[in-house]
Amino acid sequence: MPNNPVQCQFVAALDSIVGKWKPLILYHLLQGKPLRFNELRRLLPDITQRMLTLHLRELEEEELVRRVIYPQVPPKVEYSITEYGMSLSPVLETLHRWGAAHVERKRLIQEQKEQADTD
Amino acid sequence: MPNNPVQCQFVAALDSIVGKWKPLILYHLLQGKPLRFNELRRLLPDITQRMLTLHLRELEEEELVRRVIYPQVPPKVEYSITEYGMSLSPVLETLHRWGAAHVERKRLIQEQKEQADTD
DNA sequence: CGTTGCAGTACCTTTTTTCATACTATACCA
DNA sequence: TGGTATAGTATGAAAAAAGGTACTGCAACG
Repeated sequence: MPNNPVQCQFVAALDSIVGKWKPLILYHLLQGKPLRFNELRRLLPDITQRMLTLHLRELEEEELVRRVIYPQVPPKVEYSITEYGMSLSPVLETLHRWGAAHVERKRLIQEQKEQADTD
Repeated sequence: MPNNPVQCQFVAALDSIVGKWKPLILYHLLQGKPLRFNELRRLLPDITQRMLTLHLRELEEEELVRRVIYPQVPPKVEYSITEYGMSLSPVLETLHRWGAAHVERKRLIQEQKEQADTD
């Protein structure tokens, strides 16, 4: 951890969120309903099992996500957001909203460029 | 860019913010004052010249940061936040705030652990 | 009796990101 | 005349993140 306090705070926040898939995992779990491993996998069609496992373990370690194993066969494991994890909700939401606007802006610029090309 | 719209929005947002140093660069520029290359370097003591250059170029490409060259010798180049860059302010702020709370929480947990150890 | 679903692990490769060091040209200062 | 400051670039190495494939054991389904 860096000792620069400002940097420190960004790093702490980003460490929890970043990883190619973490925001998405959290987003889905923040919908409230606990999800099984393969349910998450279906929601994130392009993730590999390995990556999903790794990210979930990291989120669990930070107590953002809870993992409950039902001792039955075939296995059942449920993941859900913790109370602490919910505190990330505003961050994710702000990020999500800005992302949407950013995408829209890029689309508009692209459109303008194409318009100029046909002239 | 992924075609999953939800993922798309996170990726778009995170791409702009992430990179070990980008949030910090944006944070400093969001203070309002234009900063010269070496001023930024002093504010981010551990960054290498190369990384600072690369990140600034990326931010410039996304029109989040403006780069103005004064044709004089020795060179003078000033970086400042663009109007569009300012739209990132709420994102950075939310992130920063959560980061601070996260750091504090970790500190508390660490303290409790140490307390338990001395018992 | 073969297939599918469950929740992973093991092992190895590739890609991406970051780091370290050396180098440029010019002007100002002592 | 040597050192410092300016804003970088070039090159190669290292570290971190992500991906790919194969494999497990058991049960239910057809």
